[in-house]
Amino acid sequence: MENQDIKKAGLKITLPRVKILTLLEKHGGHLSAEDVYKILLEEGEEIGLATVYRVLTQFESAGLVVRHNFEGGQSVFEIDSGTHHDHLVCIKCGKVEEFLDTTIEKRQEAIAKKFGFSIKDHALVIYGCCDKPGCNLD
Amino acid sequence: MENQDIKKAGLKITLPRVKILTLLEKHGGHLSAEDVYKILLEEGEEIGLATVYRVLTQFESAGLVVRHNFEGGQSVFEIDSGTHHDHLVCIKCGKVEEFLDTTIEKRQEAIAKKFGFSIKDHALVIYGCCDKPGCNLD
DNA sequence: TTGATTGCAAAGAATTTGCACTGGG
DNA sequence: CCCAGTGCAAATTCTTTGCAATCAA
Repeated sequence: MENQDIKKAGLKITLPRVKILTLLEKHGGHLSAEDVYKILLEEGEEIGLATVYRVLTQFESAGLVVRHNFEGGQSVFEIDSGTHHDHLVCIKCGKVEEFLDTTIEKRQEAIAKKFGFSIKDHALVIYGCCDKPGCNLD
Repeated sequence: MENQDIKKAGLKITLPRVKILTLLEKHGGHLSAEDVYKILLEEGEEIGLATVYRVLTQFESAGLVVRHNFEGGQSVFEIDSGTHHDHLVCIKCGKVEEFLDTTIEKRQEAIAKKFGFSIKDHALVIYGCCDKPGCNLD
């Protein structure tokens, strides 16, 4: 299970780390450090917010999770599935959808080449409203 | 000149506001609030950092400037030219290039439509290295 | 055992806000 | 003259860090 991922990252298998990684996998979505902290507290776990931040940062360095800086101040994290994708974020209810568009990816490479940039990373976020029932109730 | 833009925004034409808007137009680039503050201080102006933040936020609301949240914590501002564009950011020297790609724009609309999202805004930032002489010396 | 890890509280960085003073119209 | 605007310092928000106690290997 995920314990091996933690070990492979050169980190000791501790309760907080297992709890956080499990939560991210179970939840699947995009959670802020604060989200993770609150959920774990609600589940009755003993954990410190600083630990959550530290562990998430370690996981990010280890390539276990990816950090996104959407608008709104807080960073959000998700399990690194290994497959790159971009995001649609609903500005009303916070819903996040993922997508991957080959055409866009290729165009980005062409643009970087044109400007003489070697791409290290890129972030495409479309902000809008999902206009779905239940939206805005979050 | 730009004084009319300030007035049109329903704001009084004050020294700090004129100075900030002029600086952004003159500089052309992407400046953080701190940048604006420091440059004005160097130019001998008397201004408070809080005022810079307040004015930039007002200008943003008025549509005079656009705020970007590149990675690195600080927001950067640029004059709103009226024409949307995306950015290439050099992670070594901080250089910022602008581009607009019709193909990408169209694909984004198609994707939003597919997910039932009405687009409010979007941000595409390509992070890389410009690999140019002078890079990394900034 | 022993160095890695944690929790807490304090420190930081970026930005916002309260308030008395100032200045533009 | 009078309220919008300003500067300063204090407050907020998100995140990081120092340190003593604790825990995994």
